[in-house]
Amino acid sequence: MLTFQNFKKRTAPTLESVCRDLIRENKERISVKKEEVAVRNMTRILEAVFALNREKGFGAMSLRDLSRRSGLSMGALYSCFPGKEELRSMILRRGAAYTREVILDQAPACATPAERLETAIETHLYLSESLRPWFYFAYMEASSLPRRERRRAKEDELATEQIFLDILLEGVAGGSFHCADVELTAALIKAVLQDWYLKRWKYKRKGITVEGYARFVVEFVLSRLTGNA
Amino acid sequence: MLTFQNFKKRTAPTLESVCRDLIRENKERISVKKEEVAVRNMTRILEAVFALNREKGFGAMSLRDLSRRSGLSMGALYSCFPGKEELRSMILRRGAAYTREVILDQAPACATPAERLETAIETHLYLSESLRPWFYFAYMEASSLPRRERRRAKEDELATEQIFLDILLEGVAGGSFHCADVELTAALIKAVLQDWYLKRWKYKRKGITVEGYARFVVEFVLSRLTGNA
DNA sequence: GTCTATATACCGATAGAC
DNA sequence: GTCTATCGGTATATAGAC
Repeated sequence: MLTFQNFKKRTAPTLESVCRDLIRENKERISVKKEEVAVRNMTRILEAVFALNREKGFGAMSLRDLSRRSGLSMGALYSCFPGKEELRSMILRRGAAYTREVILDQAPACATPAERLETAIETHLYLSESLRPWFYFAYMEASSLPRRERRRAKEDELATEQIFLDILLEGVAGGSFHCADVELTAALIKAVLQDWYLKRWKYKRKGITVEGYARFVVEFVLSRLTGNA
Repeated sequence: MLTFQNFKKRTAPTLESVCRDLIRENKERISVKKEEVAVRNMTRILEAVFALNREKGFGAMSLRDLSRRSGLSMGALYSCFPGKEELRSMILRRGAAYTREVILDQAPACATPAERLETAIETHLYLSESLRPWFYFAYMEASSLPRRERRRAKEDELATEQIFLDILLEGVAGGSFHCADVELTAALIKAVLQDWYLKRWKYKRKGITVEGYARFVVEFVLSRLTGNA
């Protein structure tokens, strides 16, 4: 079992570190040239974006709201990103890429399908817990994209689901899993993992920790896959 | 097993019929006095709202967008609802009330817990399938509400979950279900049901019908509850 | 690199003709 | 009941001082 502490120690997914990747990825579209300045400002910007996204949604958020909340002037904002729509695209693109990197970096090939499934579930939950506002933003804003980008967002979602599907298929092929519909099972796992960061208020109210939730999901799914018939 | 056809025949959840309830519920806040006119216009308004909600989100939708899409002028819009925020509130309030009415109206008390659980899952899925854009809207907009209304939206969500929780508790008490954590199991069911209307593009692509999805969810959950250990 | 001031377009909401 | 015209205010984005 992977603990949340060990995950954080190994992967260290802080807002600032992902912001740094975002800055480097979009260097030519950002007029601020000193990386340290850009990272510091972008971190404050994203903190404000995510807070305002929770309160009123990105579409209803104005750049004046963002300026006030982040403490940066309108001019400073525009020196860090080229426009509101582009800011959203940058955030979504980097988030999807980072998720893919982390999830693919985790599963040791030598483990059994059951162990791999457990690790994949834990990793996904711990990552979304570490960057919960980012994940929440990505989920809520993915459908408000221009056609071309929305298409890619859907492919990103299917790619994550595919990771679970592959593990299920291996387990079924090797005889350790029994499952009539692996595709729907993979979709179910994905939906349950997303509920953790979409409805955190609910689990917080119930007093559930992320490790407790992980244990529940792993046990629920594995008992279905390895149980009778 | 409840079929989608039988559900629709018995409950008949059309956009127009729910709009009629919405009009009656908010009669004093709507200046159009002929009910037939108000229902016809409100139906067109909600069709446009839901379409624009999918494309850009309610917050980013302007009333001019809405006017263009619905074919009604700005003045006609304001004769059907008192303002943009109030329109959102009216939609969310009626949707939550209607869902509660339909779900509570369905479970025959004589059935076993397993049958009641099956019926509750099917009813929820069939209702969200019939009014999918409404459910999608309610999910996406519930978090962008003023404090007081958001609080009630959360209670509505918990009330639906409570229906599943009650069935699980009865089953456990009667010995027909085995379940270590009924609260998390109820939350899991809810999350999986929501995924159906939130990610329909995914299931459509896979060729899954609402009845196929219902069968999968019922089988998955029941096998866990009535299986070993 | 960060600020204030401003250009231009559009917002939600309303008044008054028909 | 529905329309067009228009109100005051605010939106995104930019220009130019420092």
